[in-house]
Amino acid sequence: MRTTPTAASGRAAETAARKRRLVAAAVALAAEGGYDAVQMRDVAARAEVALGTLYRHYSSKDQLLLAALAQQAAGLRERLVQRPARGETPAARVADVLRRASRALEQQPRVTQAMLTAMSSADASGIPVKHEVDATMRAIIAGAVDHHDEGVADLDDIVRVLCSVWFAELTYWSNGLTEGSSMGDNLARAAELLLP
Amino acid sequence: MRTTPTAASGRAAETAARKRRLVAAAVALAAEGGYDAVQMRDVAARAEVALGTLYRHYSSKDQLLLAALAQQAAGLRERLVQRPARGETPAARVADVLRRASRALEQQPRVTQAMLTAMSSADASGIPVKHEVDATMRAIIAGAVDHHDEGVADLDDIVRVLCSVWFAELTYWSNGLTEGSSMGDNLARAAELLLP
DNA sequence: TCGGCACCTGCAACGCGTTCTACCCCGCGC
DNA sequence: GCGCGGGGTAGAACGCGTTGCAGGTGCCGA
Repeated sequence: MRTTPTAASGRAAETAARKRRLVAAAVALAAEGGYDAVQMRDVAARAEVALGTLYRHYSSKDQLLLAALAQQAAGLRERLVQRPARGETPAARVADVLRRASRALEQQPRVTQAMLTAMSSADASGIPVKHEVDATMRAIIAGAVDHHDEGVADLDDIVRVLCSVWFAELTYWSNGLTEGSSMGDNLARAAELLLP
Repeated sequence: MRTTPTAASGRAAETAARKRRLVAAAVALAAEGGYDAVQMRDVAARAEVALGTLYRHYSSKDQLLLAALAQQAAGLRERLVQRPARGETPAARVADVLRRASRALEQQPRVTQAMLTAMSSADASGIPVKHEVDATMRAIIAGAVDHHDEGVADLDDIVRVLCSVWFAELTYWSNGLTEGSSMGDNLARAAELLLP
């Protein structure tokens, strides 16, 4: 090899760095003012990139935020792999995981709101990333339910329902229909109902 | 009384008629091309009303579509009151109701998509209407579950979960994450899981 | 060594939601 | 009878997502 594979030189590395800066800029702006504060011109400026370049890598604002969401979801999943859910029963473990996730998301309400807006956007070009995010969320839940390979009955259906409830609860919360931190409790109760 | 209460004369009646025309125009445009096709200038033109008047009555596009959604939801509920769900068990009745509702919504995919987009918008001024829609959806489900006043345990929590699943399933479907008519089946399976 | 092409930049332009301005009209209270 | 205020109208203007265009610059194969 002429250069180390992860070297900072080379064209590809530079564009990869640009993409990273773009997502980081989007998250930073979202943290300040939510979806509306993520303005494409500002994102480009903060990442020190031309507007056209931003659109070359992310074909829309929603795609940009979906990339951030996918990254965030993957990070959450990784953290949960390293510190698995505690609890004897599947219901308790799911409740634990969802409570932790909700707490993390509640810390950054504006970022969460921006990403959820992108997730519920009708933009057809975002479908693949949305599927990816959906798969990650399901994997997180499934990992908590069936942590010890106990062979829970109807696993897929239960995970689907829990994922739906999680998504709906997040949407309600980030749109101001739900107050404070009832998300975690509601999710825990749903888990108890589904996993007796 | 000088005129019949529902007479078409009088200032108030005219503005009420204008509001009705506006919502009708929004639905008509939504039927043709979904959320994007509902353009405020076009809505105003089709309702034969000035743009400023549209904004006097509905402070944003999302508010307009939420008004349409609230109306639609109320209509659905009324129809379900007149033709109640069939079925011996709560699960069967809920499945019946949700299947019927899903079929109705699937007939008008573009209208549904437009309304759902409005429902998941972050527009804070829409919160009251969103709560109203949420209440209607819950009432529909609760009516099906506890139709014979059987006193189902955890009724509120179960209804909350079913409503979340319904919302999430609709969002997934109208954003193209879900194919065809799996909505009704998924909802029925959720009902079976929650109401054994 | 020299095109070529892939990627960037800066910037103008367009569409649509939303707001603002200026004006009109009509029913109600004085 | 008259002024006034709540709606209504027409239309310009603004902001932001998105697109298009006219160059620049550096690696890569001929």
